[in-house]
Amino acid sequence: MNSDFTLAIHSLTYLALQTDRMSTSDAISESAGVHPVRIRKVLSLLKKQGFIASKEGTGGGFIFAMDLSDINLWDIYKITSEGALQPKCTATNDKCLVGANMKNVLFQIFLGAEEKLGDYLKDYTIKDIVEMIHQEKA
Amino acid sequence: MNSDFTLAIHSLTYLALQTDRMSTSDAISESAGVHPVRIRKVLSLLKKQGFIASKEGTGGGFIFAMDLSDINLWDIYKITSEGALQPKCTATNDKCLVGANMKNVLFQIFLGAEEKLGDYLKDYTIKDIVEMIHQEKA
DNA sequence: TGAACTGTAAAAGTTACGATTACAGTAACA
DNA sequence: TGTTACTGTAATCGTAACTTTTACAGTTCA
Repeated sequence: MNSDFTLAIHSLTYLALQTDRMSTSDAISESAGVHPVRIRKVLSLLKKQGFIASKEGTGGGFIFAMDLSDINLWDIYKITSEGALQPKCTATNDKCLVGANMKNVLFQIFLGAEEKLGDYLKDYTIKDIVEMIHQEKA
Repeated sequence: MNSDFTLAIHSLTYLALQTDRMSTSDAISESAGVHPVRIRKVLSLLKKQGFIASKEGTGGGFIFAMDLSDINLWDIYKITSEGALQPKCTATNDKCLVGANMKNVLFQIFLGAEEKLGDYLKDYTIKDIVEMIHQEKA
């Protein structure tokens, strides 16, 4: 699984606990244990979707732009990792019934798998994640 | 997604079309477009599960050892790729509520996701894949 | 005995991923 | 207005993961 997905969840959860002020990529990166540039890269995707807002310059940073329960993990997955389940098997061999058609068959199967994954991920909103984090602490 | 998974499906489907005789790793590797050693490596896992049998020496190779409809994609996934959905986020940051607990929360979520994936993959047997390959050709 | 296989380990090559560096642009504030 | 603190983004570099390749021991059959 693409780690951009979990990094986006992490960042959004972080922001969810600070909805009254902006958080810098430095602060988030420290929480997530990755480089700040990666945070900015991932968050720029979320910004394009309107999930968060950002502000440059002194006192700038990132902040939530929607209600916590209006963003679910499937939304995030689609932005950061859509198609990640698909295998890369590029090779086809036209001389062989299997080699020639396996690629398309697998594509269909993984498409269905991603759909099922979507149904599951839709049930988790950022608000849910925040609650789970709190329960985990207790 | 781990390509061992698709390689195993490919190999088993190949064998499914030749249940009356043995197939060599060379033949399968040509169909799948990978190196024969990889085929042998993946198939050795399937052999341990009793899905296939193998025979060394002249005229040897691999052959199906079960009914085609007794092996489904979830069985294969478990052997080749279990836990592949889990992200690698190793870092935890005890100074931060999110950083400290996100790992466990995500672990639970991905565990559930893999279970859902399992429910989906269980519906596809090798026999189904063979049929899909034939339909694809037509 | 030699040819055709599997079974494995180890080395070498390649690709994908993430960190790092660099720098342009923007905003606040002294 | 100039310095500091940020985002935004591209490019380079290092490293880990994945594949191929090589190598060779073991097995089977003719």
